[in-house]
Amino acid sequence: MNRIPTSESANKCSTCVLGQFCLPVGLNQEEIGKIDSLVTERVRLKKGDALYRQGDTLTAVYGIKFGTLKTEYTLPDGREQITGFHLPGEMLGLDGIGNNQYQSNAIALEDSEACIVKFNEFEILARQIPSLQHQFHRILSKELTQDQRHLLSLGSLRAEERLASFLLNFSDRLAARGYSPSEYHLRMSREEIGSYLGIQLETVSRLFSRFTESGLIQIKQRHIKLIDMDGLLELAGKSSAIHCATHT
Amino acid sequence: MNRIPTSESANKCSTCVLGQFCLPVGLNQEEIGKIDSLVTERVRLKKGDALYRQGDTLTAVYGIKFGTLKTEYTLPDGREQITGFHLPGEMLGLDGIGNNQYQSNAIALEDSEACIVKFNEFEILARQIPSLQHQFHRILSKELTQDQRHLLSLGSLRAEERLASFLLNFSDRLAARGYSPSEYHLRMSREEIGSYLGIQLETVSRLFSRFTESGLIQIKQRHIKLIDMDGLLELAGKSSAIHCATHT
DNA sequence: CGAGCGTTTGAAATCGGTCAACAGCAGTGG
DNA sequence: CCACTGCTGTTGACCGATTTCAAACGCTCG
Repeated sequence: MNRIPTSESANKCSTCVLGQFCLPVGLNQEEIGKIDSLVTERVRLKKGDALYRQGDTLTAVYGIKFGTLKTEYTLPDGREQITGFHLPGEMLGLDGIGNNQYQSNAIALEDSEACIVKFNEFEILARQIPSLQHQFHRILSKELTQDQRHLLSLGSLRAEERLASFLLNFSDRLAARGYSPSEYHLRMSREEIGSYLGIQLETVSRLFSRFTESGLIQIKQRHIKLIDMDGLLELAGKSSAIHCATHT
Repeated sequence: MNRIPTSESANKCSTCVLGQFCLPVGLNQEEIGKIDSLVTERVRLKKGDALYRQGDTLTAVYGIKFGTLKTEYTLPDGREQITGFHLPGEMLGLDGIGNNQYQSNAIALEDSEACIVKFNEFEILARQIPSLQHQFHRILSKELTQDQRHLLSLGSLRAEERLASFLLNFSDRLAARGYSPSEYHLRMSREEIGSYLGIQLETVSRLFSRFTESGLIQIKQRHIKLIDMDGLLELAGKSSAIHCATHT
């Protein structure tokens, strides 16, 4: 994990393609320009690196520039719960604002980069730019909604429903970023998927096999192809629309 | 559900005992005075009334003045997931900011009252009062942390661990509000507890019986007495400190 | 090429779910 | 004041989805 000035790679918010997901949503060019001076550094992470860890003092929140991260809680007895998988344009570290300490670990699942948003400077700027303030509120709120949908999944759905909606959720979020909605690479292990969904890795594996037999998907290693979207929707979504992209 | 002007009952933020949990945390007297003019009305709810419903357009967020509310998602097939039980001083409706529509139903579990915070006016004021802005960020962030702890519970704990940490969580939150940490009234049914914890009402009932036999609690109807806190902590918390009051 | 994960698959065990009967208490109305 | 009714909660018996334990397979990377 090392820091690099954003100028080095000449990537500023004002030119970033992720603007439509991230902090700049709803801002005009002039306002985005002001953010450029706020976000002057990025962090480069290698697979497995931590962006932050539970207990670290919060000084910044982050926007994912590229890559995939997971956030997780670890219990003293070794059990762990993954609370989210995070894609470019999403913000991380928000759970640390409450008492100035990150409440979870954020770990890179592949080589990734995150933009550093110094939080006290951000709050100052947000007071000057109403649309920035509002967008931040929206981001926090959507994060809440996302977690609550996840709660619904863990609390009310059966294993196959959870997995189906997980696959569709990724499909939507990747599609929104211009990737194929029907074919993508899972950056996480079966165990991590299981942790996220509150089931065992063996169950995940068995379900993938079952879905394949039913002609719903094709999967080879971590490369997955969604064959029968309607079938998956029926499994996951007949009962709900949990997967539906709440990530803008 | 009817609206009443706050002046009527002469209860303003500046004199409200819940200030230590709610929006005014960290504000000085003068600043709190400004909030008074923002929060000019309250809503009175009878048991069973909805403060808002999924899909309603958001115009305000709420602070609970007294009473207890639940927030829930309902699936088309009838299953429902309760995502939270909310006590005085907590804010509600935050999940609606993301796209201007409440994402859940908020239902009163007993006669309750909530202060109306008109959201667009609030944002204006928050730009003028840095400590108000920051406190709102903290509230949102803590809400996130709370949900993630809940995720951990549903994803990684066994039924008895979930119930034990549920009881301790309430204990802490009530204690913070000046009530007894060891004896309180459950405002929700076994079914609602089960929904919140992702288990069946029969399981909740059986566990209460088991806890009673083990001398951990005494329970009569919905009145519960926590006898052996350490024992409960061992069940719930040996593996974690999930229950620990994140609500300020 | 071999070591070591990550993954798949099978068989047995179990926690919690489902179905069902009943008990307790609250409210209603005769 | 006491049935009657209905809702909430308790308890039992059985069932089944998921976990657990175990073994084998197959990438991937040094």
